[in-house]
Amino acid sequence: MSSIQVFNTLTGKKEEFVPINGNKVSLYACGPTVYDSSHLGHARKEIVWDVIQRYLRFKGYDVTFVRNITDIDDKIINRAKELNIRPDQLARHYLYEFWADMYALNVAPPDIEPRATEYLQQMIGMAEDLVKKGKAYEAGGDVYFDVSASKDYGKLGKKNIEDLKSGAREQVRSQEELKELKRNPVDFALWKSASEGETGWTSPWGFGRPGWHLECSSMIKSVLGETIDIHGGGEDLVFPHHENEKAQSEALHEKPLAKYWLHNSFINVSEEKMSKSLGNFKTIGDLLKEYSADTLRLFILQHHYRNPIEFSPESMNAAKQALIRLVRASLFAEYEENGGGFYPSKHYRFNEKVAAAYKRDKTLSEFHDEFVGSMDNDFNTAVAVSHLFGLADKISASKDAAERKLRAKALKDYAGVLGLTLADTRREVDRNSTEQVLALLLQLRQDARANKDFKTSDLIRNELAKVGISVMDTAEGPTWEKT
RNA sequence: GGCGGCAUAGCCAAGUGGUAAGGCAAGGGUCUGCAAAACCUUCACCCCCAGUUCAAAUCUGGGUGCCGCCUCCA
Repeated sequence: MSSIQVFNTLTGKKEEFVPINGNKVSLYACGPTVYDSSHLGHARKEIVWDVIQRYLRFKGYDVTFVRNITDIDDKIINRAKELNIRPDQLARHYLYEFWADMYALNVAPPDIEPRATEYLQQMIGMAEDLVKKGKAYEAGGDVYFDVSASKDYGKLGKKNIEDLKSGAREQVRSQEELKELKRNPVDFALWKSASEGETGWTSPWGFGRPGWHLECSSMIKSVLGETIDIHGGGEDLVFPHHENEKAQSEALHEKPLAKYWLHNSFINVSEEKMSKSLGNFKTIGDLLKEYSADTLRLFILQHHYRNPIEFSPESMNAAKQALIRLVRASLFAEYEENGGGFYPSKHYRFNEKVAAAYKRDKTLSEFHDEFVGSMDNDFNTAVAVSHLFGLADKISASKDAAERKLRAKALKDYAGVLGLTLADTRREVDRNSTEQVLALLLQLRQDARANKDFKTSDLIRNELAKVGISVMDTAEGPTWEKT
């Protein structure tokens, strides 16, 4: 098996990917905070990690992919307060919506999906252990992590503690109030006190809530262990979220939290980051009304995951047109299985017979090497996709039906590794088009009746009846309904 | 202010030392009643300046422009 090179944020270099424990790979990607609808930027993150886990399985690794749900957080609490509902109701609503979006985008479900609210005891336990170990301290019902107890704090986010200290003092006004409690302005909360009536849990330090970073550390420990292979998320999480997770976990366990740290870049709109605070986002739901899931995925995968994407309707349409070429070529397969579908048992590893058949075809064998070569190179989906187009050309150019069919089947299978279904949606007709087509048929029938051509008019009505549409002549003219 | 990143054809976008992938758009051709599709084909020396090297889009220094992080954020 050829080796994969991954860009590790921690070292700032591409490194050979070697799992800690043989063939097993533990993968943790920070999931959504469910307080609002997801937008294209979130879709990118989920699609990127979906492709990474699919590809690792394709390569034969035994992957455990964990993605958490942050279902308790100040944003959720504040939003719920505005809407006058309970935070858990709000979180559940947006969690369901997130799942629906992911399903629509053909993003495979993670193997394990822990929620923060299920891990309160573990979080409290971890904070207690850190206090016991002298790495954290209690102050006024809060618990803070002592950054000075961390060996290499700032290494992941490439921050200098002294700069952060002065920055923290100047920039964050609320720090003024916390200054009394914190020993050091950079220290961050493991536990925050709350007053009765607010959302919270009882703890050794009184009623309160966990700090944001603690949930991932606790869930990783509980679900995957003290050190995992790959930890990932959006690049904005590098600092402070991942830095702090790393600091607290490593202070407690005295071993690395993750061997490789991978971060995906953002989507910009008009050269500005797409984000909720800027209000320039398109929700996944909105986009799916205009573009298919494959189009969105292809658009995202035509860019390298570490480079920012500039969103524009023009490039979305370019992706839409490009996808049609792949779909047309894949139709030669007459292959009913959904190439991109996900089943928990499916590991994207082609069965031996299929793989052998692909290997015997020289074109496919070369294609395989190119595809794998580009994906091995830090998941370069942009290049992998370019080879899909190359294969599509060879399929269309082939004169041999059996050869064409085999290659088209391969095209679908490899596209499936990227989560592209290549489903032919070109003939999915919406209600508006249906009505217009029926109006046209009824008009032709009226013309025939006006010419006393009852043979034609009856033919139209009888044939429509056969497909379940009954035509009725009323005083206001003809109309129709489904029978 | 500190840190990190980016600048490649009309547009989008790979490529980190050996002479520019791919997609969209556009032009030409084959095919076709017309059209579409399909296939063939044409289309860049890589922001600017200086340097290292036999060789640079790729390395170094400087400049210009843009973006992100440092505060919630995928």
